[in-house]
Amino acid sequence: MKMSTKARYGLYAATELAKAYDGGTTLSVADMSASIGVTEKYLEQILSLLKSEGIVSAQRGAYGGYILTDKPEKISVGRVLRCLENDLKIVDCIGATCGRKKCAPHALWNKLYKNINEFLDSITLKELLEEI
Amino acid sequence: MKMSTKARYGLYAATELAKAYDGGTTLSVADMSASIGVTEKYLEQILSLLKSEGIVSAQRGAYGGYILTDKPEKISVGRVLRCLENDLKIVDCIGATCGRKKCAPHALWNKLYKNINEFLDSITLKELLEEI
DNA sequence: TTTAAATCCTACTCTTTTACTAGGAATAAT
DNA sequence: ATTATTCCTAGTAAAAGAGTAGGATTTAAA
Repeated sequence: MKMSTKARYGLYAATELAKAYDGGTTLSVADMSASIGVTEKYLEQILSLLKSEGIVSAQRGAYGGYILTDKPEKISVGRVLRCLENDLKIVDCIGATCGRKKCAPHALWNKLYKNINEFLDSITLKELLEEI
Repeated sequence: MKMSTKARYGLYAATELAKAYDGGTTLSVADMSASIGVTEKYLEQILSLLKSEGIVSAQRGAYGGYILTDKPEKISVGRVLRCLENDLKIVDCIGATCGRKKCAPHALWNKLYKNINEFLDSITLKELLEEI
């Protein structure tokens, strides 16, 4: 039950992009990787996931980089993490029916899942920057 | 960010023991493994963790087995899961200081950790049986 | 038009963790 | 004694996580 490095690095990158958003400047992978403490190659892959979810957009070529597609106060932490952490499903049977009938824990997993998502959706990247 | 089978099997076993608690009867590993869908040998290991945490006690030898050390309404789901899931730490730096200064996500992990624990501590084995 | 700086794409590999399997020792009721 | 049980420890196979690696494509600027 650990958050992956992908999710952690990705959220950190998102906060860096949130800082840069007001200036309207893009940040390259090289710009971010050092301060996050992750290789450029790995961070590339992570940002491509954020891009495919529409959280960031990319400008290719020289002087290019990444930028948030929306204001930091419009992007929730939950949205970022779900995209990087397999939808935050803590057990496989979330949202489905497990084979077992009368599975008390099953209802628990669904409630826990909902609880986690609601918490993470209640915090935006802007709020994250302002320290929780 | 997945709950391990150990935690899931263990919680299921705990609910079985909760059902049996009123009768004061012990349940053996063999009694439980079939309905949970796990091998006896694996379940043995899981129950030994619950025992070392004082959640269950064991009676060795013939006609022995396991029994909760306290009433189902006194044992929280959180206590069971923390014992099986490395204290439910979602990132390593929970409760400690990560190297980074000014790590906005760090505060988030701590809050998320607290949120999850409070939720799981608010539910007892008895309530779990009564369906959530 | 060349060059340099960047994203994009895909495949591979190493490491760690998870999820068991296995064998037998110790204990206790009958 | 025998049988049913927990207890203890070591080993192993599979899956997931965490990167590595190489190059193709795109774009701004010199």
